Amino acid sequence: MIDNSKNSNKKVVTRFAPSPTGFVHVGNIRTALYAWAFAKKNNGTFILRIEDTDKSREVEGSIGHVMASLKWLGIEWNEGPDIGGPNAPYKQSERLDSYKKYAKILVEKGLAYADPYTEEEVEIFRKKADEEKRPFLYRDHRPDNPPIWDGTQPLRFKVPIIKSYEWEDLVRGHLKAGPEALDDFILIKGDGYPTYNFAHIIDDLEMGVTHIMRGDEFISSTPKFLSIYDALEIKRPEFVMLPPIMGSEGKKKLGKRDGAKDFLEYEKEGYLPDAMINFLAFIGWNHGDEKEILTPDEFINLFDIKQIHISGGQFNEEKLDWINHEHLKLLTLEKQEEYISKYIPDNIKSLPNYSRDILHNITPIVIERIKNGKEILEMANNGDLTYFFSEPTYSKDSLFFKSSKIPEDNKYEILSSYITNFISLLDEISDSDFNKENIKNKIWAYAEEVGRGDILWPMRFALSGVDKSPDPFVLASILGKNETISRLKNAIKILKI
RNA sequence: GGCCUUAUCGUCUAACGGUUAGGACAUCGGCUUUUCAAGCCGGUAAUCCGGGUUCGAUUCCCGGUAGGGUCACCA
Repeated sequence: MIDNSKNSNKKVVTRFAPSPTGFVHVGNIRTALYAWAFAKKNNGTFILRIEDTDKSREVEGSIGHVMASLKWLGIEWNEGPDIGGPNAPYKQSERLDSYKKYAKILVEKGLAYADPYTEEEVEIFRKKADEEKRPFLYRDHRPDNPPIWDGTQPLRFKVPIIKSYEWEDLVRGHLKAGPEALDDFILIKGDGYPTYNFAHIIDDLEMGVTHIMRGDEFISSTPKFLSIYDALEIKRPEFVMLPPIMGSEGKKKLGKRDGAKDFLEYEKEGYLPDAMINFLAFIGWNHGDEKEILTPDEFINLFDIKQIHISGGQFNEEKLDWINHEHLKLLTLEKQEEYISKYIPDNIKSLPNYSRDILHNITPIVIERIKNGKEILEMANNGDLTYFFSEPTYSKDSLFFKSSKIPEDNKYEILSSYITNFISLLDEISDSDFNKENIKNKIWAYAEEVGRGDILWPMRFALSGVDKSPDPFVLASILGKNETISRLKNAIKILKI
């Protein structure tokens, strides 16, 4: 029996093995995340392997993209195409000799044969099976005297015994599949590249992978893998079938065709890597506790294969937003400021009064109001940021509280006098004491006297010029004494027009 | 169609035969020195259906239904 020393050492080795066919999406990354977390938790090895055996589907730049996606999350691999490792290379296209070696063993054992049919001929078999509403099985057409394999024809596995297979899955327990699941599948394609079905088995063997973590769409083809393990006398690794992530619209498994997006889009949209890990961790796994916000380290610590779910979970962007907001609140003020700055559009940054100081001051109130980077942009576009950096303009009537009790007759004069009194009150506060608390203390008694809405609303509006904003005390403290008084004076000016 | 597989609030999930079926997101309402946000408090909301087994089923078994996966010279 072929066994790898790492295997018998019981040191955990997992891998993430994407094919470079474009961007990776959340489903792929969740698989990587679990494999990585499991290896990390067990002080094992996490391998990144590129399964580039289908040159027709290959997309330029995919490998870099996969690596960038993982790196963004902080998922580091111990062995991979860029850093090498004891079992290099880590790209299947560079491992052709290995596949050939094992293919030859199978040929010698009489367990592999050259496929004499053309693709078109096989297609006809398939169509016929389809029309007859029965599964297509190549082995129904297994040739009696196949030609000698010269490396130019596809090489097919010759299933030695057609039987039911049973196996243990660490997530789902005991699994079995009938003989229908077994077929003479292709080992090496006509172009000399191996198929996934064959290549991954050889790689996992040579790289000492102990736990194969992959989506449960592979459950149907597991008997094929099992028949190869048997034929080659390879010890079975542990199987860990992961439940699918469903798209948010329907109940379909998330996939590129169904609108799954490029994982790095989430970075652009302002989702934090830790939030992303936190969110992904909980689609398909739960530690049974009610704690919902986890750092990556906490997740790794808590992660347990036994608690991986068997049924799929829907991707829910609202929850992602909530988790992201929670992680945003966990950031230091400096990090928050940096984060916000990234999303502030140029038209705000070019405002005359724009400064890093003001940005620093408004950071808490922005963080409080947004769940992701897109929403910072929305705030900016809605004018909810502009007034911090430039004096607002508005009509004098908008200065009045909606249920104002100020008499209609001479309301402009009355409001002007309120604001004038206001200014003198604020003027009593020194520059250095001009903070939220002191401002509130000064204003409040007077506001009570006058009717709170009648004075608080105009003050807030004079400072912001918009219907919705933080309260006037916060606004005044951020704007500073000079600017606050200047804006209030401006309100008086507007009332006189 | 064959085979495999799944099934708790709208969503993510907890409850390894005994709970008023718990939490979170979302939603709705209230409270915060009358806008907005945040925060706090509270409400609405679920065991797919039918049979068993059992003193007792969300939980175990069978059937149905519905969903998902797979049946490639794709992974």
